[in-house]
Amino acid sequence: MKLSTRSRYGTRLMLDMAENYNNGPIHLMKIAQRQGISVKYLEQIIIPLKKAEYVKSLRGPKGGHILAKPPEEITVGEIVALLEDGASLTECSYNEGVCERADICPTRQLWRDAAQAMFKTLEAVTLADLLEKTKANQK
Amino acid sequence: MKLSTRSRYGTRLMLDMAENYNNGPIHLMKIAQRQGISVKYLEQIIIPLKKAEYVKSLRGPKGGHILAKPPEEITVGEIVALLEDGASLTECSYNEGVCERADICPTRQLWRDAAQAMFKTLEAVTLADLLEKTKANQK
DNA sequence: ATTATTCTATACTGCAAAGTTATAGAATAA
DNA sequence: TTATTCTATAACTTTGCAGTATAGAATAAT
Repeated sequence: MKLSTRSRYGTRLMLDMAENYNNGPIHLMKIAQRQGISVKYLEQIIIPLKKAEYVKSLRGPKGGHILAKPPEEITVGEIVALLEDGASLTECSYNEGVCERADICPTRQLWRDAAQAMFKTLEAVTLADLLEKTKANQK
Repeated sequence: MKLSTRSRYGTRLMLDMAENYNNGPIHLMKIAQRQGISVKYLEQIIIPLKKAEYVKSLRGPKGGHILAKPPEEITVGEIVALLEDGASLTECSYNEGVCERADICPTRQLWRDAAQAMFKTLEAVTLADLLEKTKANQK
């Protein structure tokens, strides 16, 4: 039930891009160095973020990646749901076909409620909020 | 970030014992049959539940397992926290030694808040609550 | 006492997913 | 034309989940 490195690194990746939102496209190499994560791994993680149109990219020299929307409009909940493959704690949450007992299962609704409480918390925080917090922490 | 079968099966195991709380010790074989889970696996899962004194056991013929407290006094949150190895979403939540950035990390607190929201939901539900719900669902 | 039954302890195994790296190719600014 | 950066696909390694096996200890029933 722990978060994977995908969503944790992905959040840091997005946060790094948020920090550089006004500096044009940033290359992954730079982000990798700053965050201490391998470029190759970040290249994997950024794919779904591009597909979901949170990130735009440009190839070639002076290329790089940049947020497709301002940091105020992207929440951590969206990032985590994307990289963790859904905002649920069980397969049965939004697909009752995977379990015969789904319709009478007393815990199914509970797992759903718990996941919702968790994601409600994450969706209340934007990248801009995290940036502010970073500055506050560094003082 | 999905729940493991350990906590899901563990919850069903506890729920089965809750249902039989007034029938004396139940052997795992019976529970395994009812729940469609292998005895061997349940034997593994029940160990931490015994250590944490949620379950008492008796060996020999007519032996079996029984809840150590009434179903009203055991919450799903306790079971899940026990079987998922803590009520957190990251290793750093309650052990900052695992990450250099722990003290300035802007996401660390957020992962903690999210986990807390989730477990607050799970801790609000007891085995007795789930039993009631089961009856309601079967009507 | 002996036996059948049930739990207990420990160790092992298979497999899928997580995490990571490698290679080759396509786009583009200089 | 070249250097640079992203893109696509595949391969690899490690870890941990899920499940099984074996041997042993306790105890109720006979």
